[in-house]
Amino acid sequence: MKFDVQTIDAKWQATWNENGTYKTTTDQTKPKYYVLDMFPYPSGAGLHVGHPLGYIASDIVARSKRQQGFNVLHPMGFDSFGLPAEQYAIDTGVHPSESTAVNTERYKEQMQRLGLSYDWDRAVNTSDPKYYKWTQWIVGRVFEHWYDKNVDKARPISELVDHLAEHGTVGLNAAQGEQLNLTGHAWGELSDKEQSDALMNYRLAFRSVSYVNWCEALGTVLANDEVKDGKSERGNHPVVQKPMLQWSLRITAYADRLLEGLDRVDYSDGLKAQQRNWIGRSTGAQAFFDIADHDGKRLEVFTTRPDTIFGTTFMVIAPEHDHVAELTTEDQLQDIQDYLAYVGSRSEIDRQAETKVTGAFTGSYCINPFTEKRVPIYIAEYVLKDYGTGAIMAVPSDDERDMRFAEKFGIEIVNVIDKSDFPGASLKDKVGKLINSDFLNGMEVEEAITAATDRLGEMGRGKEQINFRIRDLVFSRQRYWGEPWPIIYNEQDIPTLVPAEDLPVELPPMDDFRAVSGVSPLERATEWNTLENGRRETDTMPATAGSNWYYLRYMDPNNDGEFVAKDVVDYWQDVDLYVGGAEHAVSHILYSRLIHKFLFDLDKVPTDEPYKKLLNQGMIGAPIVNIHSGVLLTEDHQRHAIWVSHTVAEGTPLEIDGVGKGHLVLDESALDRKVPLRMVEETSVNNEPSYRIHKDAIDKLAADEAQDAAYFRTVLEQAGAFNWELDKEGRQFIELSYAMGKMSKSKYNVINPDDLRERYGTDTFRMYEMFLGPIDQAKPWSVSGIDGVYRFLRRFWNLFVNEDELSVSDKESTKAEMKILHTLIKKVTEDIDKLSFNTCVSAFMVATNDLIKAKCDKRAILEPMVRLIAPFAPHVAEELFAALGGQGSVHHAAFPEVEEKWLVEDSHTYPIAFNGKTRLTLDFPAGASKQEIEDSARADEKVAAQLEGKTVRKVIVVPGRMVNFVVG
RNA sequence: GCCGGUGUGGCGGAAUUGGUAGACGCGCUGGAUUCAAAAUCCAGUUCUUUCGAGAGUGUGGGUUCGAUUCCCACCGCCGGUACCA
Repeated sequence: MKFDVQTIDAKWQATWNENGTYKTTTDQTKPKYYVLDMFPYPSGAGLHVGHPLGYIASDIVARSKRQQGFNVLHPMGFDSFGLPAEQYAIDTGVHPSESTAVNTERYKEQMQRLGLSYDWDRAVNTSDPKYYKWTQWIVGRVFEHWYDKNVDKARPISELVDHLAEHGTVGLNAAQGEQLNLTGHAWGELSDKEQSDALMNYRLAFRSVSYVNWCEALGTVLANDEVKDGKSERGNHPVVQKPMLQWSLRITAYADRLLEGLDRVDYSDGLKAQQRNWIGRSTGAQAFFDIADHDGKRLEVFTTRPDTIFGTTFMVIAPEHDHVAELTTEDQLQDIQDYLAYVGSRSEIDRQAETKVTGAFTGSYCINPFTEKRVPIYIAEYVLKDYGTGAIMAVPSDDERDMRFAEKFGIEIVNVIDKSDFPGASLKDKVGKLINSDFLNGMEVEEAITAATDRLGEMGRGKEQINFRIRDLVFSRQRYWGEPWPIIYNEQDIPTLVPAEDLPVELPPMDDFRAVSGVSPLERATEWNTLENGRRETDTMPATAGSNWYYLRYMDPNNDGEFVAKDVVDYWQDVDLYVGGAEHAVSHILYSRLIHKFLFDLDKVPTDEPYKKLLNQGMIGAPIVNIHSGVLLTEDHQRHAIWVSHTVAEGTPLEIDGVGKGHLVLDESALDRKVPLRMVEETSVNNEPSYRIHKDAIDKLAADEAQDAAYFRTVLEQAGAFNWELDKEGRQFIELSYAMGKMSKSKYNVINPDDLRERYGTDTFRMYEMFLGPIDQAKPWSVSGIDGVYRFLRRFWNLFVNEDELSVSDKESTKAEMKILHTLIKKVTEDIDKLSFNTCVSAFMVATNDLIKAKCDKRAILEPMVRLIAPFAPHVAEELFAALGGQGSVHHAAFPEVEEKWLVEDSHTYPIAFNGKTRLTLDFPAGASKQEIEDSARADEKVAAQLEGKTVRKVIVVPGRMVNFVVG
């Protein structure tokens, strides 16, 4: 038997496929373990080496759990709705379903080659009508429910209708858009359309006018996380706020539960913090300020500092606030109009970059409820329409922006907090004693907040209030490649849900996918959207719709009657380990937690959190490599463009064949060009990494048909000659400069796993990726080191195989050998549990080295090692397992268990320290007492030498650890 | 600014509840094998050194018999986020 990795890989991958080795059973008597990878969007670029990092890690966990007797659910699928496929369709005319199918096949093949133990029969595809039927069904359930805050769960709309008919809005405590006040009688008087509109105020999936991130260039609405710095993440086009009639999900109803649930899941602190920030809960007070001369009209504000009301000397409302027109007096009309024009002219990016305060006076006044003084009302863009009530009480003494605003507009500043006891405190720290505040004077801030809130309540001018930063989730896209909303509008424009038996509402076949000025392409599919009794909704859902709940579908992927059968979900419960990239940390995780909680309310799932434990793998960066160009100024003053190593300094004399003799000039005509990374060789020069392109790589370029090769050919045509240098072997090269960065097609540094896998075998590739370092940390990709892992695997192999023949003895193993084995079992078992895979690989290397030294060839040692390494190196392990005569697949063979008795030591090596500094080591018997250890240590001559002439003040002996002499 | 993470040889990284800092691998140096090379194997490899030893885990302090580990202050890097009232 030969260590021929390609043959071994192919043989076992085929066998596993035939035998259905990784089929998840429906046997519900075994304990379950669900380990899930975030499914990828199948892009045209294929997998790069960053993807498998998480896939391999989760695969190791899945395989070890399987061997430990768990029924393991380890599925994979594709998040196949999304913008890139649609954009590609617009660019090329290829239907998204076609390009998606091609990319999906490619991904699947690449994953299978990595020996990942997915049960492909369970694969899901979000753009498959059989799948999105259930996405539509779930969203339909959301539409048919409202949130009752009294019982803190979602309830059917029918129950709300009953309540409204009987009691109106009395006794109703619902998550809602605005506070409605209706009697039961009044409700009965409403027309069908009016009732429908009123229900929209309560539905968990509702249609309303909302300000959305509108991107004119893309012709679409973007999610917050698709917008970066006021520009679209894709394409970098300007994004503006635009009011549109849109479907939304009322995620705000679940804000508190989404926050609370974080305490019960095992996510990283960083991720929990991000989710908490995103939800942004803050406690404060609602306060009403009477508007002067407006006869009972009031302005509502939210403040976290009700204690500072005595310092409120003006009010600010958002330029988009509903009351702006009403509050603007004739005198101020011009000012306000000018300011509104100014605001309208500014893009989101301008507003964010703005540091100076701007605003305009409306001419109206509020009455400060505590001081009863008139305070002016301004509009200013620093007040956001969408946060709180879109209006603030400004306290210039205790808020930095308010202070700048007051200074600019000459508004009175009244100090209300004495911070002299807190010299280091900044304005926003909630510390100090109240002054100039009547009944609050002398109180500490904390106390004053409560007192002021209570007083507002007594006056009927406010109460304690909790506010959230999170906004309802806009769930409409005017795009083709997404799930159509299963909604039909009747003649009265009342939206009704498409009945479950008519789902899925399939996308109509189309060949033009452009969204024209914000109108969905589906508007043009008139045959599809026009029905006898109305018209179809033409908005589709965002990509997150399908990925919100896919982990549930894997449990029961082919069920045509339910999204998942109840007994099945009761068995699988939830995801035990979820692995994926940190870029999905906020939105995807938050939205799927929302849907899960909703389904929990409906008693469709048995748990209220979908993911027990979450692991975010770190990003793998790669060098972005540049070739430098320069000018060869020849002796006859001719200029020749050349490619030159970045290490060659200006003025260096050069001679290039066929060009001439001269020296190097680096001027503005010199341009750096990116070199596709796969044409580059990495070496090390003076302990520095060095990237070189060799002449043979360039010679081969002409025959290379890859896309990046074509790019590079064009680049090289722009300059003629190469100033080659010679390496030790006499090969010609040019030294390239580099910088580390994210892998991206446009930087030509995407590293495809296929080449490495083919060269070193799948198992080496898998173990090398794990060996790179802690899974959750970002790290640069480097191939240096993969040879070491390959060598290790072969050394491991050679423990079993001698001269291509299996050579294992049945002799009894020694105590030392058993200790090596069980030390390894213990380490690997614990470290898989801690998701510390790099240290597992090290442990295998250490054990292998030790066994080679011990010349161990004993079956009793080696056979368990095969079962232990199987999750990491599944192919090699399977080959060895079969050769050893194992029954069935190693991947169903028991995972070795540690026997502690082999780890007991007869003696222990103690570090002997003097004043905490270790100077030597000594061996003492394992059972030795403190006194025995101290005595024998003192008796040692080296110790005596260290102690000579010094007074021993204290001796610390920790049995099994160390000895420390404290000397004076 | 705020929140979170992180900082250890030439490099990736290891180090249990505070107890031998640098495991393992890469790279490098020397050697064996070879006609030679590749491959493989063996030895060495934190720095300084007067070869006795001394210093050392971003910086400065603290707690401790003892700190990479705990506490305080600061610095650098990475990620997230921001007129959030």
